[in-house]
Amino acid sequence: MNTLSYGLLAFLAREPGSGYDVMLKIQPFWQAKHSQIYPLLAQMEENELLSSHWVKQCDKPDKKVYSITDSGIRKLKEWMYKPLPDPVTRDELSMKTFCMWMTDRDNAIDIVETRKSYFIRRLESFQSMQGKVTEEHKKFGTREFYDHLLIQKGIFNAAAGLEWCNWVLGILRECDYSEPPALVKP
Amino acid sequence: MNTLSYGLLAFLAREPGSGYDVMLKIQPFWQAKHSQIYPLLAQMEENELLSSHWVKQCDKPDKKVYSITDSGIRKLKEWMYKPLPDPVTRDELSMKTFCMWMTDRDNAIDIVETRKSYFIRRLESFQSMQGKVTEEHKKFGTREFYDHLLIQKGIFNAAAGLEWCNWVLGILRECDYSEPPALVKP
DNA sequence: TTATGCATGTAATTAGTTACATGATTAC
DNA sequence: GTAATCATGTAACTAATTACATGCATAA
Repeated sequence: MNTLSYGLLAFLAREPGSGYDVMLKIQPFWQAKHSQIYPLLAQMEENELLSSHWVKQCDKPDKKVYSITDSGIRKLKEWMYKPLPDPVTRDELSMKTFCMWMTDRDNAIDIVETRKSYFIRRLESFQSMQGKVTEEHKKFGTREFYDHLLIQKGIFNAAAGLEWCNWVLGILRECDYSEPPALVKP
Repeated sequence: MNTLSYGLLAFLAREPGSGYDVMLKIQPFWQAKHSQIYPLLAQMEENELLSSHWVKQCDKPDKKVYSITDSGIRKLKEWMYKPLPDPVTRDELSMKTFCMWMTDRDNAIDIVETRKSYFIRRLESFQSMQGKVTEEHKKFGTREFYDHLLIQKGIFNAAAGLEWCNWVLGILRECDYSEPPALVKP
């Protein structure tokens, strides 16, 4: 059981769904491809944390709907008491920022603009999710209240990222650009 | 050549250093263990992007100091024009936040406090890095200017994370706690 | 004396991505 | 007709973590 498995369980603890369903729901918060998700669901079914049945759909392919079992719920609750690991972020932009002295200004701007549009997309998507949380559920106590917290986490992060991009773009654009310093081999 | 390899090259393009040195420098921005770094450096040396020599030290073990080659610099410059992938963040806290409705309030607070202290540690560490950047280097044009941008990226992110933690803790502590809703199996 | 920091590596395992494979339906 | 969405899976590969392995110096 890795963190992704617990994540999938967490979404299925709210409501049953297919592999495809949970994939779409989890992706804004944890990047994972279907090829990783399907085997994990099958494995959790084998371990009786999940059960499944096929549901026929008209005009769409049939789907295999998973539901969490009592054993799955127990497992999730136990997990909630296990120590929280530090988050892992791998952002090529950090590495490229560190290298910007060796490229031209237009390219530097391009790079940051690319990231900026990513953050705008994210912000919009989180804000639209937030719009679907009713005022009733923004009060403490319900399950959906925690959706609100989680979405807000995404918003805080995307907003900070966007702010940084704008700050950097301001600097890159305002300043007279002097050619990057000639490389002196160390 | 994966992103970590380029990241290592990027640090060695600034100044030569041992595997251990670059590991320490890169870790605040890209989590990687020495067991991943050493083989990548060896591989890049084989591909002549790096060269190395052993340096004797008194009271410390000898170290293998890597320097970037012209070919390595060319490779880095080329990389700067390749498309920027989206960042990848895997944060167990997101999954646990989504599950908070099924645990007790004290545990929920514990979880968020754990993360809060992580962000405080990060903020302090980035701020101390920022303190080492001279005012001269906070102006556009030098290599060290981009250190300043990168550190600021860390600060923006840690600050946003910290803000979120405080916001959540405020809610968890202020509110009368009603037991999490009894689980109705879906 | 026991832990921590410095220093370098390899081996085994797990996690994650890309590619392969199939097939229906719908919108342009 | 051709791209996109829905839907599920496996195979091959790459990336990353954990564990194994060594050894010296210093500080508590």
